Amino acid sequence: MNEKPLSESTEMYLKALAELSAREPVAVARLAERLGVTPVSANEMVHRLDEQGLVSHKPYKGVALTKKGREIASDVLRRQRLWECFLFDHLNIEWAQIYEFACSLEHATAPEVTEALAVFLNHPKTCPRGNPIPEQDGSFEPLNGAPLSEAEVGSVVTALAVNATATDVLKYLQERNILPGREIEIVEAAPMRGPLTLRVEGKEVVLGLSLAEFVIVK
Amino acid sequence: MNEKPLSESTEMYLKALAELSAREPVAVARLAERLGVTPVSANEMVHRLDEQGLVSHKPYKGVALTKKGREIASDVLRRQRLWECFLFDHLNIEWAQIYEFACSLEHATAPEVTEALAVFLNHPKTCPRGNPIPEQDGSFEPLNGAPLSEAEVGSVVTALAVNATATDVLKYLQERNILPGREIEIVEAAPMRGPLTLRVEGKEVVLGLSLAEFVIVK
DNA sequence: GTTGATAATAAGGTCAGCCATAATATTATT
DNA sequence: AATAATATTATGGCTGACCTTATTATCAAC
Repeated sequence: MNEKPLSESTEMYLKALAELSAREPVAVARLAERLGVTPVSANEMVHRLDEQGLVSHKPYKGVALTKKGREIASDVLRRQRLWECFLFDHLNIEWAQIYEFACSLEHATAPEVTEALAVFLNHPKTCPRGNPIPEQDGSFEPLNGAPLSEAEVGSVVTALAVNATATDVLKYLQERNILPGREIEIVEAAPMRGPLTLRVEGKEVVLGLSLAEFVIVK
Repeated sequence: MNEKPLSESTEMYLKALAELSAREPVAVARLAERLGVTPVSANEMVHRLDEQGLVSHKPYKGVALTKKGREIASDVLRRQRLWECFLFDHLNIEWAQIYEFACSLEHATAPEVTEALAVFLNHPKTCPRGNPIPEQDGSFEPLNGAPLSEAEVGSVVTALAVNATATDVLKYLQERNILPGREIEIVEAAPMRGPLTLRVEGKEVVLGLSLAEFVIVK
C-alpha cells in the first residue's frame, strides 16, 4: 500500500464520501453540507482530491471515490469505528458523543495501533452506531436495509444503524430511543414530505424526514 | 478552566518545555532542536506563546512556562502518558514506539476521554517510560533522581525514567536494556566528556553522554 | 427554446506555522 | 576592549484549507 501522509482534511472528505454513498456519485453541495464548508471550498478540495486520483469528479454529475480513494476511506472508517467501539464499550462514553471523539482519534492513529486495537476489541463486526467495520483489506458487508424515511406506513421495522455524525443529531435520536436494534413502528407519514410519527419503546415520537434518512432500518 | 482550542503546535511547544525543564528557563535553540524546527521558527512561535501568556521569554535568557502554560502542559502530559499506558499495557505496542503513537493521540483527546481513560487504566501513577502522570489538577511528584550522565563512576544506580522522545533513541536504549527499573553499574567514564561504559543485566554497554542525559537514575 | 435554479470557476484574501537569508544584538572569551 | 559564537529580529515566501464575491455553465422544467 502507498503510505503517503494524508491530511486530516483529505481523510474527512474521503470518509464523508464513503458515508454518503457506497457507489453512486455524490453532489458536491451535499459533501460541503456534511463537512460544514462552503460549496466553493468543497469544489476546490474535490479538485485537489481528483488530481491525487482519490476521487473522480464529473462536473454537474457529482463526485465518487476511485478504487484508491475507496481503499483509503475503508481504512479511515475502520479506524473510526474501532475507536467508537473502544470509547463506548470500554470507556463508557455517552453514545451520542462517540462519533465526534472517535473522529478526532481516528486521524491520529497509526496502522500498528489500529490493528492492535482490533485485536484488543476482539475484531468487532459493527460499531455502536450499527455500521459495519471494514476488514484490514477494506472489505465489509454493506448494510442490508433502507432509510427509515422510505419505510411503509404501518410497518414495524428494526433499526440497523444510525448514519448521523453530528453530536446534536445523535443526541436527539438517542433521547427518542432511535438506536440500533430498536423496533420502530411507522404510525403515520405527514403529507408533502412532512414528518413521520413513530412508536418506539411504547412511546410516540415525531421525526422529521431529513433525520429519518439517517436511520437505516430493515 | 479556559477551554480555548489550542493548536497541536502550541501543545507540542508547551509539552517540550515541560519535558526539558521543570522550572529553569530553556534556551530557544534547545526547544527548536527537540521540536525539529529552525531556531528562527521556534523564536517566532515563542513570541506567539508569550503574547498568549503561556510562556515568558527573556531574550538571551531563555523561555519558561508561565503558570497558565504549566497548567496546560500538565494536562497535555497527562493525556500523553495515559495513552502511553494504554498502548503499552493493553495494546502491547512496542515500548520504543509508544511515545510517538501516544503523541499523536494526545492532541486528539477530549477531556471526557482523558478522564474515562484514567478510570479505565485505574489511575496509573507513572507511564511506561517511568515519568509521573500529572493528576487532573496538574499536580505530580517530580522524579527524585538525576541524569545518568552525572552518576559517579563505580556506583550502581536504578533507572527511574527515560526522558527521550525520539523513537530511534528509545529503540537504541531499549536494545541495550536501559529501561525504567533496571539496575545500571557505571563501569567507566571516558575523559573529555566521552561515553560511559555501563553494565546492565550482566552485559557491558557503551553509551554516549548525550544519550545518558535522557536517563534519570537514582 | 427560454428561463430559473443549481453547479462550477475565477479572482483575491486570510491564517497558522513553517522556511531561508540577512542584519543586529548580546554574551562570553581572550 | 575586541572578537567569536550565539540569539534575536526583520523581511519576504510558501503551503493547505478555508473564506467571500462575482461570473459563467449546465440542467431541468415549462
